[in-house]
Amino acid sequence: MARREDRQADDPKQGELAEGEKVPAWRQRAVAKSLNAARSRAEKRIQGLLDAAFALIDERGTTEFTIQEVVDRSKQSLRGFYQYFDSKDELLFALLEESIREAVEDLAAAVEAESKPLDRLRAFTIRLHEWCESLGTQRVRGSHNRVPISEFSMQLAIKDPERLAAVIAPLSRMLIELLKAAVADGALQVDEPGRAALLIQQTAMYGWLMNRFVQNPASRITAEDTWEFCLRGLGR
Amino acid sequence: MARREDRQADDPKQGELAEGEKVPAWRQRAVAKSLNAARSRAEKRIQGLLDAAFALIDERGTTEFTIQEVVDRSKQSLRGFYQYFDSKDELLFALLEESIREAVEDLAAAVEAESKPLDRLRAFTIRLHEWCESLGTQRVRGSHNRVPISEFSMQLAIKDPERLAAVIAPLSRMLIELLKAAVADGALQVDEPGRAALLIQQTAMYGWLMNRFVQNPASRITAEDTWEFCLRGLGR
DNA sequence: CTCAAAACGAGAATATAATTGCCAACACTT
DNA sequence: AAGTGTTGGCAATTATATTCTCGTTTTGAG
Repeated sequence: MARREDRQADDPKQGELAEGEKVPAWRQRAVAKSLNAARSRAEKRIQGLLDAAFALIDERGTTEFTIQEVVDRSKQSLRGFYQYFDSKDELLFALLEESIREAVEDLAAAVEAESKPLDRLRAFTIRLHEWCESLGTQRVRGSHNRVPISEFSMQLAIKDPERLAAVIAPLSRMLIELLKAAVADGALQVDEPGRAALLIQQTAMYGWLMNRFVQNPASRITAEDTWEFCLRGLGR
Repeated sequence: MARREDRQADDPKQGELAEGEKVPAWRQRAVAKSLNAARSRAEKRIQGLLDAAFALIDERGTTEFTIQEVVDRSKQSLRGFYQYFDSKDELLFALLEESIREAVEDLAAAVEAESKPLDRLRAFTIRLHEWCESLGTQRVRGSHNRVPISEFSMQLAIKDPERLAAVIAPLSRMLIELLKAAVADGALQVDEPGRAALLIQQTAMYGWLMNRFVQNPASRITAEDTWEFCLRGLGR
């Protein structure tokens, strides 16, 4: 069982990543003094575990692998695994963080391609929908199969909403900024950007779940549908 | 593990319930000949199991009870439990069906209270949102805590979407009818009622999940927000 | 270069639940 | 009242996650 309290305390990496690439140089140097080598070694092993897990997820299309399989594939040991991760869920959580990071980059790129605030918001929404939707079918580039990860995030939404909120925060922030910009531009009128952002997120991110229910492809919700629905829904 | 193929074959009750209360009288009589007593006995036990499970869910606020606890509470045996349910998931599925049945009745009542097509649609949407939202907090009447059940349905959406779609079907059908009526009335214009229904369902049913993410109550999505968002979103 | 401490690998040991198997006692039908 | 199917009690099995033990190896200080 992973205790919530342990988390930030004993894992510097987590904090560092959550804040972005920038780590105060002084701290870096200080810690580096005796930990540099040890850390890079540990980092390599952790990466090995993550890669193995991603590989298993990719080929199986599910998160139902065993820890044993992960350590076998990465040529490590159970002992070692539990040295780095408190539990299997912590591993999945790490994979989720990685995926979100990728998503944010991707979304940022899509947004930068546009200049008008409303177009930027539109680009974000559509890309977000596609990102979640990209059902294992036509996986993009070298990126990983995100469906099992999305499913895990779903379970996390149920079991530990605060934590999920924390990982998707960067994404939510980006969305809120885009909204505010669109409002400032006069292209949109919303009173509570926070609430509007929730509605957009919900519509774009959970559409894929609903789409699973329908047999008739004509009734599926496309990224375009999503955007139009949101745009009109937010009121002119 | 519950095989999908087993389902309809060996469980007459399931089929009967899925079709509604009406069972051809002749068949009833024919089967009754030798099964009546046995069935009512079995039904009593099954009900006992369901009640025990509901009770456990109500007091714990989660579906994380063990089968052992269910049988202890209903004064039955593991052996007996597995005579009626192929697995724990089958039990949860039964509870979900019960809840949906309740929901449909409730929604139907709310809808009947209105006469204008658009008002009926509105009543449905808002009631649906409230039904899902009614987070364990202020549980309605004698009804059960639906949050853990909603969570289970979520997992089902991931693991077995067709099956979830099947239980929700009555609800979806009702919504589509209301939509068509509103369109016929000229109060609304949508090309694909199926898709529109999906969007409404999604917005109303998953809002509660999103609301869990937000700390600031002012940003929470209310039933009213949901309705307005949907109404405008569907265009006009 | 050498040693104590820390990290590691292999694999056994635990723990928790779900699911089954087994057998004697019971209940209801005929 | 015998026969057949149902039950209770409970041990056995299975599947995994998680922890523990014990030698081995690696690392970093001196």
